[in-house]
Amino acid sequence: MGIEPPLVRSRSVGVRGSRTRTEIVRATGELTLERGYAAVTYRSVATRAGVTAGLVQYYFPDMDDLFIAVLTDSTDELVVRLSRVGESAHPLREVWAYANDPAGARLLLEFMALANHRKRVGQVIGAGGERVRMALLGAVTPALRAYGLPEEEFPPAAVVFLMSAVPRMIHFEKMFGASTGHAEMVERIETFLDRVEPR
Amino acid sequence: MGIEPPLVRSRSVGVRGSRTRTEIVRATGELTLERGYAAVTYRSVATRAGVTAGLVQYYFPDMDDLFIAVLTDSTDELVVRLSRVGESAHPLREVWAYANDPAGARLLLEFMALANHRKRVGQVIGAGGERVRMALLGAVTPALRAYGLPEEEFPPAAVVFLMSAVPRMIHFEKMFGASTGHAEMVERIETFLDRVEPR
DNA sequence: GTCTATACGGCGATAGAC
DNA sequence: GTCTATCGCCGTATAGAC
Repeated sequence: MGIEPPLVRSRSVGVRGSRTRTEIVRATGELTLERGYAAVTYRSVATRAGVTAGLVQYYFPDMDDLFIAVLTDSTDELVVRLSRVGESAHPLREVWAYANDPAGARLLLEFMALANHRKRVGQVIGAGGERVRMALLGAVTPALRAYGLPEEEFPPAAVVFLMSAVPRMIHFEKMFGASTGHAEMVERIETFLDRVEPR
Repeated sequence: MGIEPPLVRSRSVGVRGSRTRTEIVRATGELTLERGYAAVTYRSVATRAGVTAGLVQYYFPDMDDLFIAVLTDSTDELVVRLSRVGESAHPLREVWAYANDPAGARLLLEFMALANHRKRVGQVIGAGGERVRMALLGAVTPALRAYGLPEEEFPPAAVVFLMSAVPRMIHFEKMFGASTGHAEMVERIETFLDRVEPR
């Protein structure tokens, strides 16, 4: 499971490794996480990166490409990290820990909402999500087999989906103060983990 | 399980049942669903509702209150509908069908993203979500008991959470073309439904 | 190739006419 | 209760300086 390039690449002017460019992408990621995608504008990115708005526009003539650059960078990094989960002594717990990251949930929500009305960003999100899912699948499939769990009852893809989707939705709901069923749901999954993958 | 008023009410001028007001709220809901919350402005709402921007602002001096009105109206309606699910011959399937509504998923995503940086809207989302969850819980709890499913293994709150969260996340991912694990996950849940609540 | 300056249009808000 | 005019702000686009 190598790291394939995403289908849609960010189109931008300027050298790829340019210091200015790197700083702009970093500032955009921070802003998205802290204040939401709607707060990401040429002016706000420029202020945070310590450059002028025009310069940000020089590097990323289309705002979509700016978001795509952030997305591509962080997905590449994530896939590399998750590709090694299979080597762990507790792969299922690694997946569970990864999916429970609150910052990951916040960023996912922002990008999903953004993708909802920016077609090109949506494509990158989808492709990136699948790459992550595949990396997790590569780690979880042999683990489930080793634990003697039958594929019909515990399809690896369903296990990965569930262990990713549940914590994400829990974090979403927590953001607005909803919590009904969270404790019960987490308890059920952790009981399962304790059984098949004891610490 | 009565229908309680939400904690945060929409503050707005003008008669509650006013034709103009109703039209404005309706137009806002449509716009949010079709073009995203970012496209909802006094001017765009006014155009769709066939009134002037100033008039929209007269009814809803704060944009938050406009979103809150949409949210409150649709939640009230939803809770009334879902409160009757317990009377159905197939309550679990009713919950499953409700949570699989694609428009519901799209609207939820928009409002979650909106709530992420509008505190008052977030409170209303959370409270509304809990009201819906409670309505579903009231229908599912006796059903699970009737099917002879032990509370420890199938906590009603966890069942409701799972049957709501899974289809929602599936719809979110579908919007961007991701689908890994969806079929396997749905198949697992529908197998469960066929077993405990045969058609 | 990098970067700045400026113009434009749509936004929420306000004051006030009818 | 309804509507217009207007203001300052800000994201975006573009022309051109270095």
